Amino acid sequence: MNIGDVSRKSGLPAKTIRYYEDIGLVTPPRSENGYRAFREIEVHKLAFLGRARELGFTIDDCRTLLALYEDDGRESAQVKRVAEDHLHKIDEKIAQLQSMRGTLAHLIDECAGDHRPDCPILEDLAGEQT
Amino acid sequence: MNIGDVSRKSGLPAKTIRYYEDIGLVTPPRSENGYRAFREIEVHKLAFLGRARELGFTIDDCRTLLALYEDDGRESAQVKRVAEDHLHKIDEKIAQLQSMRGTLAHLIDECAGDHRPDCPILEDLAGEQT
DNA sequence: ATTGACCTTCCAGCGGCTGGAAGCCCCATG
DNA sequence: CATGGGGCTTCCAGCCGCTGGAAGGTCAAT
Repeated sequence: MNIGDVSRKSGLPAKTIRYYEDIGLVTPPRSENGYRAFREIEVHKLAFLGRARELGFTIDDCRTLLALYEDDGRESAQVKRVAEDHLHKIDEKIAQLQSMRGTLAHLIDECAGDHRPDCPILEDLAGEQT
Repeated sequence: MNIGDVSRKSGLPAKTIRYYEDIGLVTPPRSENGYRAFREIEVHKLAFLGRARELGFTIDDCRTLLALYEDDGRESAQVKRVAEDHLHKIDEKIAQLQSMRGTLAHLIDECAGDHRPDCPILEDLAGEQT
């Protein structure tokens, strides 16, 4: 299968697939003409990667998860640990965004949003106490 | 004031301050020895930038906000629009993270996390229907 | 004179792609 | 058989917002 087909099948841009090869996540063999010749296993791996990336795992996590997936001797605890660490990071990001959101929404609320120049948003940014 | 003092005062790393000069956000004059000689106005701008960045505004937004801050003829509606757009993007990010979080937490919950290899997390990533 | 803390510039790298250029390959059509 | 168009290849550069590090100048105190 050529990269275009794999791209359509996996939903990943061809560029991304080449990049994943570059960094050693998949290693499709080549046909005589130099084209990448994807087998089922690579297509499967790419789908795995796509899904893991959708869940926000880093490329490094993906590498670990793929390795665990292919390791018959794995313990589910290892996988769970990776996932829990990631969940924790997601929670931190959400908390940070919600804190921003809170401040921002409050400032927006206070701003008249009309033709006059007075603006609590700018005042806050400038460090003026209201 | 030298960059070190400004860094301590604003909380921004010296590297970041130099970078902000590079991209034209602040333009401190130079003393005879070539050192950046920050005046109150630049320190103030840097504090403004630090606060805006804390709220998650992009550098480009910061540029706009700074320009509005310095424009006496601004209308608060302009500022409000920038802030609302940003709020909207934050909300999108939060939603995306929460969706990830939901899936992930569910998978983690289902995973035994013991010495056995069976793992619903990997199964989900591999696209196996459970 | 020498230390050591500052300051300078410049270049490279982070993550995870993405765009674009230049050049093959392959198939269908005239 | 030439041509066109769609694929494929590689390589290099750029996105964002810094951050690290090297190599060197400056300044105040010892």
